[in-house]
Amino acid sequence: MNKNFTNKDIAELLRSVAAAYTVKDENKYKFQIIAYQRAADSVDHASSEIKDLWDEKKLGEIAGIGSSIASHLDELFKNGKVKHFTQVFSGLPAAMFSLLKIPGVGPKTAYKLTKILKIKDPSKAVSDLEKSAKLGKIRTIEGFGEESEAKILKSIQEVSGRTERILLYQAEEIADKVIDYLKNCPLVIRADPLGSLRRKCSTVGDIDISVASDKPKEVINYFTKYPHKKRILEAGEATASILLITNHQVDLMIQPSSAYGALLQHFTGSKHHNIKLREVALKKGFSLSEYGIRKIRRSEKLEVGSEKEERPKGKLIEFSSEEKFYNFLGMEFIPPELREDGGEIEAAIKQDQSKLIKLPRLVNLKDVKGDLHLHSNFPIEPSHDLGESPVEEMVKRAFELGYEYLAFTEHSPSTSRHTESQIINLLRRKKEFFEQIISSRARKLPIKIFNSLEIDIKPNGELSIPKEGLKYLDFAIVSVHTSFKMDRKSMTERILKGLDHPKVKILGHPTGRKLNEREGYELEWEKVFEFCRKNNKFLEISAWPERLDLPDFLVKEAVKNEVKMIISTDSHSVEQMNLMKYGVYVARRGWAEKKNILNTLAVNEISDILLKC
DNA sequence: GCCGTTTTCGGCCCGACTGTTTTCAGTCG
Repeated sequence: MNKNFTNKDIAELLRSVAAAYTVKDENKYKFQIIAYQRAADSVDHASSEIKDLWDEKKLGEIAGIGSSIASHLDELFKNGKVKHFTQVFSGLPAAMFSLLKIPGVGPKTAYKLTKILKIKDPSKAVSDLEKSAKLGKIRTIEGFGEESEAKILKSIQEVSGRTERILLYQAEEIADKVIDYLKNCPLVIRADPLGSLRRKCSTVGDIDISVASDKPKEVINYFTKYPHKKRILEAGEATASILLITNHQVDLMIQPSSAYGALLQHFTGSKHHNIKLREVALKKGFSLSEYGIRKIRRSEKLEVGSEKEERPKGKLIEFSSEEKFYNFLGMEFIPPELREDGGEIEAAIKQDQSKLIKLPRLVNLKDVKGDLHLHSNFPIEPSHDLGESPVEEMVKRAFELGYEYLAFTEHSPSTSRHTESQIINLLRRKKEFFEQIISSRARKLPIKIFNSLEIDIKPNGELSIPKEGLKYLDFAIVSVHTSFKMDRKSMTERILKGLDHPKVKILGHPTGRKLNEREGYELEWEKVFEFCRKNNKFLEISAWPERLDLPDFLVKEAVKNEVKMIISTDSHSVEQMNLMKYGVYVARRGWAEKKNILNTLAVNEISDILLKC
């Protein structure tokens, strides 16, 4: 039996183990529970398939997976099941684990409900529970009441209508509206989008917003009256959550201005960044929270065996800004995009100037000097997606954006509707057209125009235009638009063959992923990186919000492997040229500096590189 | 069960909110 375990399956399994330990004896297994949850989180966020890492004997590289869990996973991949896990699950109803996806239902609640209501079938557990709730059976159970029954029912109904993680730009739109609303309240001094939104993750779950105010209760009250809310999920003294009509959750946290820096730090996350930061601080004798920093007096260590394990804490030190918060801990300010516990904390610690990893000076939007992936409406008769805007308009916009150069990279002419000589003719005409544009435009707007093309890489690795056609281009981008389902080795060969011609400089949207739509294809990245570095080929970071491809974790790998990238919009109209910032976010999340991004170079420097054959 | 510029042993982030068991357990981020 060789089931194909995905990362999602594995994370769920590890979480179930943690849940089982929680039910059996939360205190006894306290640290196993934490360890399994952490391992599950790690697997969820892993940049490659755990199964592949196991194949390559690299399981140890995943943080939070040590020798014990690694050997359990080894058993899982070999036998399809794990003896130790079966033991941990023994005596517990299998159906309880199905209930854990209901918000507000944790291990103990799930256990109690399945046990008392005699829910047996894991595949029907949620709907069985829903039926019981409707019949009023839950309220009769000890520890439950009418309200908790209603809450469970609501949660079940919402879980089915729940929207998946939303794309960053959509989250920004929603957050902007809520923030505008909050700023209309005179008691609100400041309001900021935080969480994954501030870290510029490609997709966002809940929308997190912070407010500085001296009247938190009144602001919470105002917040819960937001016109587009469906219902209030919770509302306390300093935090509140609402569900919008669109089923998106918005979380709010409030602190006075004097302590706002700690709140920004806390609520920006990520969870793993905060945990690591707090562990590091603890070793220096500090305890961190959203309120500020306390010095711990270690000498007054708690007595052995005391029931209430509380550390003696000193006076709270407040911080008005995040810079001061990090500086107090002897660290440089860490840009939000880096806060993923990916080495940024170690890099931010000052003192040691000789250390190997330092915080990068991240690339900025204003460093970008041109857009090298644009589709105009020049009638190239492409196989798909002709642009909507005329070249002149796009050049004008580029000037407004402060660019020095542009590349027009329309899709190659369709091969089904044209003979080879017709394709050559179209390319010749395109070249003449751009020469004309360049000669008439050159005097008015100081923008260099490259005449390029986005060429399909066919499944056999050949390009979708005849080789001869390449001579009509300044350079070319190549991309995969068909036959995504190839195995990793063949896809790698296909792409490396496609990149081989000297005129080809850039691999467009290198993984082919579409967020919330399809996974990208797998590649042997080490080979791709090596090929690019040796042959001066560049990987695109597509700023297109549904692609954001290369993904951030591969940008980080590319930086490590000294492969340069370009950030481009893949615009099919003038308006889309404003999307560049989303590509810059991805680059920043991948630790990219200006020097890693080719299109931060001035026009003369980049011309030398792109036009060299 | 994991992990290491205080450690291969002895630690392990920190707090909010809700409903119900009126003093706290369970869940969440």
